[in-house]
Amino acid sequence: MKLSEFELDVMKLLWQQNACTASELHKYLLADDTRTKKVAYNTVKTIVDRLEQKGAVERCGQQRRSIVYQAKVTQQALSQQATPRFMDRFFKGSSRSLIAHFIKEESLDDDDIEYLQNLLKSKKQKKESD
Amino acid sequence: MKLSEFELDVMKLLWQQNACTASELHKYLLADDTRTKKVAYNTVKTIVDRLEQKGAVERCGQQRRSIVYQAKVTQQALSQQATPRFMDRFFKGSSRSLIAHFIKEESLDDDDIEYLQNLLKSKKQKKESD
DNA sequence: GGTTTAAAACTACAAATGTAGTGGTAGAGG
DNA sequence: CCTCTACCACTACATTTGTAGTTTTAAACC
Repeated sequence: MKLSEFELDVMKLLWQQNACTASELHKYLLADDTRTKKVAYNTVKTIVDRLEQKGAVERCGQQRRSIVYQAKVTQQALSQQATPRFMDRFFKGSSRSLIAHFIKEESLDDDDIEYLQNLLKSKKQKKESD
Repeated sequence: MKLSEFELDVMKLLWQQNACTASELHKYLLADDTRTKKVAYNTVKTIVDRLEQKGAVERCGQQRRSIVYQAKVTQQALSQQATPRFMDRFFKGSSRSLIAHFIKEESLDDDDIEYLQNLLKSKKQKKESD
């Protein structure tokens, strides 16, 4: 399943909120400061309709006159698909340089660093036990 | 600058090869096994033309009748732009869970793991010296 | 120098995407 | 019950993207 940018934005909201009506999604999008362009309700509804057609969301009830939608595909399922292409584009298929990039560029606090170090450690140990 | 999927594929080649003619790019794309669909020369040339219009590539010479192109924007510059949106989509803005995801999912050999551990260590030390 | 040829330049077009208007209708409120 | 409103269903349209054909031109070869 291939989703567009905007479609993914709406999916993100559905993953976070679990279930929403189109108007709720519209409100969330308007409330999002990082989003410069403000869209009309109809625009959001169109995206939701397309997501429904693609089978990415499904109806799960009514609230008065509004249809309640929920995600039908998981975030996992989609990120799995998106990841290799992304990596391929920017990091020539090298997991190492991808991870290195984020470690270098992103801000991590001590807690994050410790968590990730443990993760690496256990990955190494797991290999040894194979 | 916003580039499409296919445009990014061509950029990737230019970053790897440094400078190419359109025919060379075409050959590389045909040779790529991971690419199911085979495209015509004209298709590639159109993409290169669009990249030129967008200012992502520039002409840097001639080889007989062929124009030699090179990337005008760096991989860094583009991944910088692409990363936050990507992270936002799939990892709710959390660098930690993004990096964790890749550490868990991607295959890393001992050398990779050690390299990344050192990277984290030096990141921690850098913070302490601030 | 005329002919072939490969690449450039230009043009075309369907599908996907972002964006929103129109018209109908069910439920809320008087 | 009638009206109003919010929402749905449907339609519309410009832009971007993937894909490639047509026409022009310059170099290569005989």
